[in-house]
Amino acid sequence: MKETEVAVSGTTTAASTAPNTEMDKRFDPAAYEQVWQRRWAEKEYFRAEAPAERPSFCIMIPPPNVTGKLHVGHALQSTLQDLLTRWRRMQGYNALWLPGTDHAGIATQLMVERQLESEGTSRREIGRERFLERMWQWKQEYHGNIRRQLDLLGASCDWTRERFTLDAGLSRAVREAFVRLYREGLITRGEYMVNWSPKLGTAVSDLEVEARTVQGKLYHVAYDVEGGEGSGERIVVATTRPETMLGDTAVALHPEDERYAHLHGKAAILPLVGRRLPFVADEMVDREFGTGLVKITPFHDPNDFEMGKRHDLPGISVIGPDGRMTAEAGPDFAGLDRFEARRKVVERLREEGYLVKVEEHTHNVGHSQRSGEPIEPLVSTQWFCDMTSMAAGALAAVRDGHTELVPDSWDKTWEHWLTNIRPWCISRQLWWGHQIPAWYTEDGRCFVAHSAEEAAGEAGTDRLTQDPDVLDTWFSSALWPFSTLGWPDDTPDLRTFYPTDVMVTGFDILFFWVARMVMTGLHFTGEVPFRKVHLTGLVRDAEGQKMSKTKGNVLDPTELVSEYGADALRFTLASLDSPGRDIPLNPNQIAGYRAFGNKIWNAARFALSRIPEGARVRESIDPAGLAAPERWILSRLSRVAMEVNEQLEIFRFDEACNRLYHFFWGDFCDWYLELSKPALFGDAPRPRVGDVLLTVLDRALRLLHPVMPFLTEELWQRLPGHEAIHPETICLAPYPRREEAWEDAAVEAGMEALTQVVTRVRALRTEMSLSPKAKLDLHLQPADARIGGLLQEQAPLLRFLARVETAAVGPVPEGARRDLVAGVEIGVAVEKAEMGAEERGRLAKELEKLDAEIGRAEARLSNADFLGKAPAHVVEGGRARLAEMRERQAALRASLGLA
RNA sequence: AGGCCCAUAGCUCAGUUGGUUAGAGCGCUACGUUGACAUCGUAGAGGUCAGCGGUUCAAGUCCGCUUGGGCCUACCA
Repeated sequence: MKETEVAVSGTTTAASTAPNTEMDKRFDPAAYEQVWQRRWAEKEYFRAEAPAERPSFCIMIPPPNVTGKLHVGHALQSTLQDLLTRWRRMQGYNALWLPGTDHAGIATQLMVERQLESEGTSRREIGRERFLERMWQWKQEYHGNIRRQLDLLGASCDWTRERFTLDAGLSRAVREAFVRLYREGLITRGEYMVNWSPKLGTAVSDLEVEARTVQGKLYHVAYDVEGGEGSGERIVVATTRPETMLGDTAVALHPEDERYAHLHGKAAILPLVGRRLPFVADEMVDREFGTGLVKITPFHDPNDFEMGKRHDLPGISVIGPDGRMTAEAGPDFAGLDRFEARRKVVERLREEGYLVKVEEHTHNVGHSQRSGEPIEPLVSTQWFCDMTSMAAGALAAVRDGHTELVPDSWDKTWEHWLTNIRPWCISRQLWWGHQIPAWYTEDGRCFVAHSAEEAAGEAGTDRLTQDPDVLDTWFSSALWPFSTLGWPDDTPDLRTFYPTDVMVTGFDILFFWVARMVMTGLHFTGEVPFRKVHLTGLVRDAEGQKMSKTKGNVLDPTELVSEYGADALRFTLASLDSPGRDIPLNPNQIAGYRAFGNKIWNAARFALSRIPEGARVRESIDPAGLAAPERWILSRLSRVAMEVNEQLEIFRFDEACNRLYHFFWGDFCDWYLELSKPALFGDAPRPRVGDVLLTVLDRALRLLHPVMPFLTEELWQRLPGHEAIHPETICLAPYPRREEAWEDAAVEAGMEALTQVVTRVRALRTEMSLSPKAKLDLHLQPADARIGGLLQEQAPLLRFLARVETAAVGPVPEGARRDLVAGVEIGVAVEKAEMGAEERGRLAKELEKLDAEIGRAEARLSNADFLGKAPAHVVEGGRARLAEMRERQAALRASLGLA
């Protein structure tokens, strides 16, 4: 594997460490992302401890398949897992995000088989041993890719604890689990009907069968009734698979079907073959469907298999594991592919006059999820795991809340699936996987053991052959949360991190994987494997279409990272993760969040270039003695810190990102940085502006770090005084919390009024079609005296932000353009205040709407029921709003020159 | 066949226990090169919250039905 060397020397590194280096106006994620990832890895910041004094937090990665590269779905899930891990790590938890990969049985084997095919050979040809060597080569290569891709995304995994489902430790766990379940009688070997995939040459589990609706045909076939040769009585059965009739051994009818009452005890004669088929009565027959008579093929249909057992019917295998007709199908059909056989059987039936009619028929047919062909139900000897007792535990775990599904809309599906669970066919006729720990003696006795030696000991002979089959890949995945921590040994890791905290994965593997982990976790450890499951939606393209190679709309996370930067991609994915919804990923949106990154970059650049000498990041700041803008931004910061923590607790990544975005862009950049300018430039100095600015920036970066790890580290390192927060890295700096001492409702109200006044004045300028340079005098008359005081005090800031000549608190003079916002009456006096027709029209329209609304509000506020039943704050709010509207109405009428 | 979810601005989506004027991003329009940022700034237009009915003083939010879309689970030959 070619290793791309990253320049760790030169300007990029210097930029990352030296606070006073010139910052480029354009931010360039590529210049620092990989540098930081590498440094974090070298310093082992993400290595968790066991045992640990601190509380632990643990997430197990859903191990990506070693089949190829990561897709955007992985990027989404990795982002969320990393976000949670970084957040908890900063909160002081002993946080572990354990990485790893899955051998992915069939999927990977197919890739290598395809490779062999292109080399003109096959696995049979090179043999099991050499094939497995090739498999391991493949694994090495792709495993490296996955690590690289996770690094690109900024994943803070503890790579010292990396696991692979086929490594020694996990293989031991698999054998242990198998042996225990076998000894408990839950794993058995037997001959049953299984879902067989002829192309793959293996059995698959029910979950690997995908029902597809296909347009098929319903063939009505006449069978002669035995003894009716003279009378010529015939019955008609309906089938969608005429080729299976060659294996028929009975005809079923409903016990109470009067039409066929006379057939009880009789038999039919199978056309083309001549076999005698007894009639059996079974309630499962639907009298309404077809003719009410069903041909029974016990070895090629799951229902018929059951019925065969109930009525003790023999079965005949007419279709083999290769999907071709067997010798038992008779010389005319033996060797034919099952679909060819169907054509030929139909042809022969037609020729011989047994085909009554053919109807179009839409029905569901099970297809192999992996190979796409129709599944062939076959009787075969396989290993099965009885899940019913384990399912009961998993049901209880969700009902009792020991494991919580988020969103909980999946609870019902969980309930339904687990209450109807059937035995799990766990053996696969493959080579890539955990070989089944069962050994057979020459006389066919079976010994299940941890090793060949143990089996030999039990068998009393070492002339043993191990079962050639391997386990379903999901068997090892089912043990993942504890096998990765050293189970079956009682290791410090297991004691420290188990049960884990969260499982982040897609709902598509809820049953394949999540349910099975809960079942085995409870069974083997007595505890749920994770306390919460966050189920993500499916990442779709910008039009909401599923991504698929054939549609060509697949987005590659690696490309997205190189185009927009990992931080922008992460922010986008996190902010789109709303509960229970799929995720439409639009590159425009990623570009939007890259712009956010640029905004952060430039805000930091501005702060660093303008702060006074000696200003530093402070661990804490006493708001006493600070001016209103500083007290305001600290108060806002405290609230956003509180909200972000709250939202992350409940996995509302979208909401957390939203708060961060609006705080940084809106409160901090749009308002606070602007408000800080007069102070920073010496026009109107304020106490400790530099310290506040840096401290707010520091905390904002820390709040953002779990979502945008690279950019925040890069900038944070440049803040003077950041070492006081953490000597080395933002990754380990404390995650900001609410600071109640900073919260100040009065200042927030006052500053809210100030910003709204400024916005309103800007709007008035537009409304009055005034040039941005037109000279205005602003008069303010707030209803609340405290707000008045603040506005008075901040008049220079008002002048600066609203770009007015004068700003005064006091009565609004005659002739000024009036307005009202946030309880402040505004008067804008301008020399030429004549109103244009356009403006007049706009105001008239507004007045019209306002009149209607006032009418509605008045009606409501005079409604006795409303006054009696609505909570006080709603009524008061309504009154205040009405008063405001009336004032606005008066102002509008005055402006329009109405009485 | 059963179950679940969704329908809100041109697009993609928020809207937590019903409660004051339904929000964001992108896109669009106008203006703007003001001491960090044109990956920018300021302002603006744009919504009968799919439809119908019900509960309530009050419904995007709760209930029922209809329509349209998506998904999960299923052994009707």
